[in-house]
Amino acid sequence: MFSKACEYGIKAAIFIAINSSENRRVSPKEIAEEIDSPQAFTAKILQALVRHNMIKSVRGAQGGFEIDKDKIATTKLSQIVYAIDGDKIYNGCGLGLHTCDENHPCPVHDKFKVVRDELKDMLENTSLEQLALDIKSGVSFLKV
Amino acid sequence: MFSKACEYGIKAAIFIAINSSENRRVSPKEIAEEIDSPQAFTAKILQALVRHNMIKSVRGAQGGFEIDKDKIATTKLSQIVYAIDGDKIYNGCGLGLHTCDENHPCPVHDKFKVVRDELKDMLENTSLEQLALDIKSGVSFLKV
DNA sequence: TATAAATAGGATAAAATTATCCGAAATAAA
DNA sequence: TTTATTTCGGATAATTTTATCCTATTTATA
Ligand code: FES
Ligand code: FES
Repeated sequence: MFSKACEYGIKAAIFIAINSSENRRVSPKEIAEEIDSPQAFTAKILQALVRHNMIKSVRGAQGGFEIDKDKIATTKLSQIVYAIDGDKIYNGCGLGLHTCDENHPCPVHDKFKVVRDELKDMLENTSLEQLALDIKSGVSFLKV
Repeated sequence: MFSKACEYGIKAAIFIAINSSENRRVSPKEIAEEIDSPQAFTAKILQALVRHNMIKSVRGAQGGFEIDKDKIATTKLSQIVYAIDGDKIYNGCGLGLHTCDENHPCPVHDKFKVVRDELKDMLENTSLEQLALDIKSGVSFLKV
C-alpha cells in the first residue's frame, strides 16, 4: 500500500509531533528507536519532509527535528503521503494503465475508484494531532 | 497498491477468460500484446496461476492458456491477488507493524481497517466474468 | 516416428527500493 | 575562537522486484 519510506515518514512525523507538543526536539537516532526503523534511511526521509515544509530541522548542538505547534493540528496524513509517495495512490490506475481515465477505464475502474477515493478522504481527514493524541494516551502504538 | 506482477496477472486472467468463453486458447505472446506487458515475466505469473489452479495450460502445438467456463464466473479477483501478492493487502498493517492487531493497533488502524476491508470486499465480490463482459462490450480496456 | 509448436523452469540481468557510510556544513556552548 | 554536536547530502551497498534468455519437456500433426 504505502512504501516503507512512507510508513517511516508517517510514524516519524507522529513521534516528532508528540515531542514538539511538549517542546522537545528529537534526533534521528531517538526517532528510529521509537518507531523501529533504520536510522540513516529515516533521516533521509525526514529531510524530504523538511524540504516540503512539513517539519523543521535545527542543525548543530542541541539540534534535532521539531514541528510547529499549529502545524500539528493542520498537517494531514495526505500531505505526508503525497510528499513521499507522490500522487499515484490518489490518482493512479489500479491495474497500472498509464492514466486513470473515466473515458478509457480499466476493468476495475468503477469499483477501484470508490476504494481509492475513500482512502484519500481518510488521509485528508486525519491530522497528526489526532494520531499523536492516541499514542500519548496509550490507545495506539508506533512499533512492534 | 498491487504489485506489477499482480496487475499483469489480473489483466492476463481477464484476457484468458474472454477467449476461453469463445473456446480459444491464447499464448503468452498474444496475452502480453493485448495487456501490454513483458511476455516472459507474464508467462511466469501465469505459471503461478496454473499452480494455484486458477487457469489451465496446455503444452505443445495448439497449446496455450485457458480457463474452465464455470470458473470464469466463480473466480474472484481476491483469489488472483492472494495467489500473487499474498494476504498482506488483506491483513497487513498500514504502517508496517509486524501484525495488524486490534489489541496493539498502529495510529491509523481504525481508519485504515475500514478502507482495507472495503478493498477486500470489492475484490471478493468481483468475478472474472463481470470484468470480461465489460471488455467484450467495449466499456473497459486492458491497455493504454 | 520425426518434426514443429508450445509451455515450464532455471539462470541471469536490470531496475527500483531500501539501507548504510562518511565527510561537509551549521550551530551551541565551553 | 575552538570544540563538540548535529543535520545535510553525496556515494555506495544490499535487497527486492521486475524483466530477459535459454534449454528442457510436452504435445499435435505431418
Ligand atoms: S482506469 Fe484503472 S482505476 Fe481508473
Ligand atoms: S495495526 Fe496498523 S492497520 Fe491494524
